[in-house]
Amino acid sequence: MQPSFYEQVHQITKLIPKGRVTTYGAIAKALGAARSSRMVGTAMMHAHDPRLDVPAHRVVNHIGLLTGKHHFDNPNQMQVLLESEGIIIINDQVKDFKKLFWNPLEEI
DNA sequence: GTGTTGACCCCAA
DNA sequence: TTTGGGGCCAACA
Repeated sequence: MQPSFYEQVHQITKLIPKGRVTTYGAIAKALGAARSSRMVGTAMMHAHDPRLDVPAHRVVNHIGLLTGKHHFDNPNQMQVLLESEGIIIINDQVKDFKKLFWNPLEEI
């Protein structure tokens, strides 16, 4: 069976370690589609299904901003989930983003 | 088969 | 330094 682009994105996202974050662009690059970063975000919206077990809250845009928080049931949920994993959020932005950044290319 | 949309990214003024 | 505009490609109607 040929996994759709969305499925591949979900696979990568599930590999994100707890307490770490990554970017849409990095995931796109890991899939070999560096210019399809927008699709990665759209795939996250499909990941809303809990059965997929996709930690969409660990994925932020390229500056560590929680751009997708409005797509959660409660916008605060994304921040709360991240903070529960030890990640500090300031102004909808990940603190020490560069340190917490997880590069899929190095793990795969 | 065509057109629109989007949880983005990059570059120029 | 901050702001604005264009490009990109896959999925959906």
